[in-house]
Amino acid sequence: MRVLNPDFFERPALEVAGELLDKYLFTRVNGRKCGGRVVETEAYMGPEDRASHAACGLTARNSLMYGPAGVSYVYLCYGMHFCFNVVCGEESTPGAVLIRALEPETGVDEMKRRRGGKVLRELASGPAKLTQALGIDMRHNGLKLPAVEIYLAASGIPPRAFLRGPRVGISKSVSLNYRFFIKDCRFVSGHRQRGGALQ
DNA sequence: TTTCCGATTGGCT
DNA sequence: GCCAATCGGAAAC
Repeated sequence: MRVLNPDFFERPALEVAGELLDKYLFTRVNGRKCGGRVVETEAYMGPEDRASHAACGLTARNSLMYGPAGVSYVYLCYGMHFCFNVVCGEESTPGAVLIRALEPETGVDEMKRRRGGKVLRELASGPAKLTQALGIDMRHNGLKLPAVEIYLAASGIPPRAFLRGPRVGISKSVSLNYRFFIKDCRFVSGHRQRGGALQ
């Protein structure tokens, strides 16, 4: 295992999103280590990306997206769900990658407990499910990765084939293929893998 | 200060 | 397939 440092994220989010597939995401919350392989991500860019939080310029909420790469960006969605992103790209150039799903491997029992005893496949197959399973909330906003509570790492496993397609749950910039996911992986969000050209 | 609405999920029809 | 839950940021007034 090789821990990913900030320089890994000092590239456009669109590039990092594909690179993060098959990397490992770990958290240590309340002393309990959980994690697994990332199988689905989405890139969010600057003003040219209308679905991005940075679409309307700098605000108090999205300011982290304009900061240095490798910092966590966590926000509350629909008043009840948290989503976990990592800031990418050069400073003052807004960008981030949303981690949407992972394949649970470490701390499965704890993740099941946090998720109300769901089956393995339902533990982290969606951005809000993932944060719930890993114990991520607003306390983890603005962490410089790697941190004790959250870090990403690469392993020696050979990367799997992945697909690229439209993002999920947005109404703007729908035509952009900014979503990346492992081909034929049952741990990605949704019932089926929509869209996508093989990379 | 008020209103609108979202990078979602899960339960019900 | 449809819809409620729930709340903070951002824009409108």
